[in-house]
Amino acid sequence: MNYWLMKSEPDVFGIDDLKKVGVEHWDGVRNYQARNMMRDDMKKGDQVFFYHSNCKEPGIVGIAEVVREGYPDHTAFDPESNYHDPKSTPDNPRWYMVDLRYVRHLKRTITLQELKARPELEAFKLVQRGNRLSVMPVTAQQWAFITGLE
DNA sequence: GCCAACGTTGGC
DNA sequence: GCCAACGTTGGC
Repeated sequence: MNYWLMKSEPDVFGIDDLKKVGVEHWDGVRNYQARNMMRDDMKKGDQVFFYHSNCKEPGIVGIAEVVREGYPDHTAFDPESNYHDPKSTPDNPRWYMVDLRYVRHLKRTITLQELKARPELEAFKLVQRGNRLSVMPVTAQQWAFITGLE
């Protein structure tokens, strides 16, 4: 089993929204590296840290689980969608997404500030300079360490 | 709201 | 294939 971290803006779709709906497709990712991970590497049962970005207290707020592996992101086909990409077609889809199921909230938010301060997490992609990826891998060690901070 | 970092686009 | 211009991300 693999571990991941996915970013979302709580004003748009936060952990409480995921809890409410239970399962949601992770649409709108328009970055090739993130796309490749969702299309090729994320497997059913993989565990995902849910991260709140672009907000007052950025940090990890909960855990989700992959329930459906990579499939075409249909919002790219929809001219009405903010995520519309005319270069992506049903015959030749450019963008992919996965489905996530809500697992639980963390007992507290583990803030970016705190993660950055931990020498054990120096190699963690999230805390490295200029990282803008919205989907990134987490090692088993990092997962265990971070959940241990809860 | 600022701005550093970085991905993408497109002219050449 | 280079690289300047531009757009976006996201912490602060």
